[in-house]
Amino acid sequence: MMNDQNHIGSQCPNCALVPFCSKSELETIRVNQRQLKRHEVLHRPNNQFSHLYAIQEGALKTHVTESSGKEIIHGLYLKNEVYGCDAIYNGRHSYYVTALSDTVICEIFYPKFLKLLQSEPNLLVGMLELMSCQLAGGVYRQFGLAEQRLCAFLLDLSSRLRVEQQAFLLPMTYLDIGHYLGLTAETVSRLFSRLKQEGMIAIQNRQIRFLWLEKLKELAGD
Amino acid sequence: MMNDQNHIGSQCPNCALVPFCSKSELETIRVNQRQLKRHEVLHRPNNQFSHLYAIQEGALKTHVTESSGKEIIHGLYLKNEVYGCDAIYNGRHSYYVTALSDTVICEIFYPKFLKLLQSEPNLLVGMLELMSCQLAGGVYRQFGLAEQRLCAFLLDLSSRLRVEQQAFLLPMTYLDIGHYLGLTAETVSRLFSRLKQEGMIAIQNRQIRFLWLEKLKELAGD
DNA sequence: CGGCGGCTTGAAAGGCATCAACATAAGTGG
DNA sequence: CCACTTATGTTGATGCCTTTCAAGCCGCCG
Repeated sequence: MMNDQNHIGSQCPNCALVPFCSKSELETIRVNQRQLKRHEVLHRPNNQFSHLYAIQEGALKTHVTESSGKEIIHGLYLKNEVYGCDAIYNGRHSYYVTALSDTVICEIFYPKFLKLLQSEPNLLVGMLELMSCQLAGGVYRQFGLAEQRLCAFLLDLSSRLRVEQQAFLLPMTYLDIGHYLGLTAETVSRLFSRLKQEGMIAIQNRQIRFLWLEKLKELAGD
Repeated sequence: MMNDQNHIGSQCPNCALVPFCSKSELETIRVNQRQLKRHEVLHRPNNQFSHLYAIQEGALKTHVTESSGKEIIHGLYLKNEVYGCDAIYNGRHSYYVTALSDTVICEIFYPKFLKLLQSEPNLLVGMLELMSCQLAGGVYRQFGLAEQRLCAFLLDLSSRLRVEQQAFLLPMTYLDIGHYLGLTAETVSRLFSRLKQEGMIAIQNRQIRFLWLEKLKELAGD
């Protein structure tokens, strides 16, 4: 339900859509703000697509489950990012969409958003850039050794979360990290232990800090 | 250079953009048709982004080279698909873009295309769907055993190439397939041998035929 | 306090990479 | 058109990395 006090730009100053929100009619179509609890499912495969979701707080994953029962995470959407673009093309969600932690999302009704795209060139450019960015990213996920993938993932995370002081809270469990990188939770744990032991990071209860950024980048393959 | 005889819709009837080409001004901004030889490089990292490319014939890959010297293929763009969307967001290409075989592309000057998007709602919808589709695909690439990834890749290929008679020509070498799936060429070769031996496919000189589609889908994990 | 999800660490097995040698196909220049 | 060269594909032996299975610990929350 609409919350009059929640003016866009004040609550979510870093949202990918905020440059357009405050200067356009986008604000008028933002009908709903929703809370999701950790592990709450926002969509299931074949659910009808109707909204884009700007993530104000928390994070979402898109995932499926293999026949073997193993979960595969296809996409990861962090605070200030927008989820939903992958469901535009066929009007349905292809994946489960689940909150990784307690999450606040801003629902954008797509049909109205699409109309707005046609009348606001700046918003259109922003939308295309947003999708383009999602297309371009994530090379690191499938290649190289496990350590390389994990280091690249950490650097990607810190960049996307606009981390300061080289420290931040991991937004997901080791199991989820594993499912995102194609590893097991055990391997992720072992890798973190190694990185810690070699003095490259400090980590405790998902609170992580980079101690040796150069080496980290080197391991990630630049 | 412009070829007057080459009316869109006659030469490339299945192009993702053809529904808009013939019915819009898109045709007017299609300034150039280009031939690329196998292995020819269309773009390098940091090249300025200026055009989208509709692939009329052949295929493109986007790739980078790790510090170890190993190539990583990030994207694969087949006949009738459109490459370039991943470079919109920062005005630069992030990857090498290379022709996998002799390729014919249709250059679309992006600034003009963007203007057209604003005036033609149908084209806009098409463009968003096109990018959405690219975002949603490719889950199979990073997970499961090598055999599973390869089977899923073959099914994806046959679907995207609109294959008939369950037979088609592989548009790339085993090495490229490996780089796309995170495997070595040797492993790809061994897997093909196994699939052949088990009567699931026939393959010779990259000419491939599905002999047991159900089993193939089963191995791919549905 | 107890229970459960998440993390840690060890031992063993297995899948894929690596290295090597060779076979076949494709491309080049005479 | 053939001889040569290079690129691509095949197959085997070995080793390493990651998975799997197992057991235990920790921290959070009811």
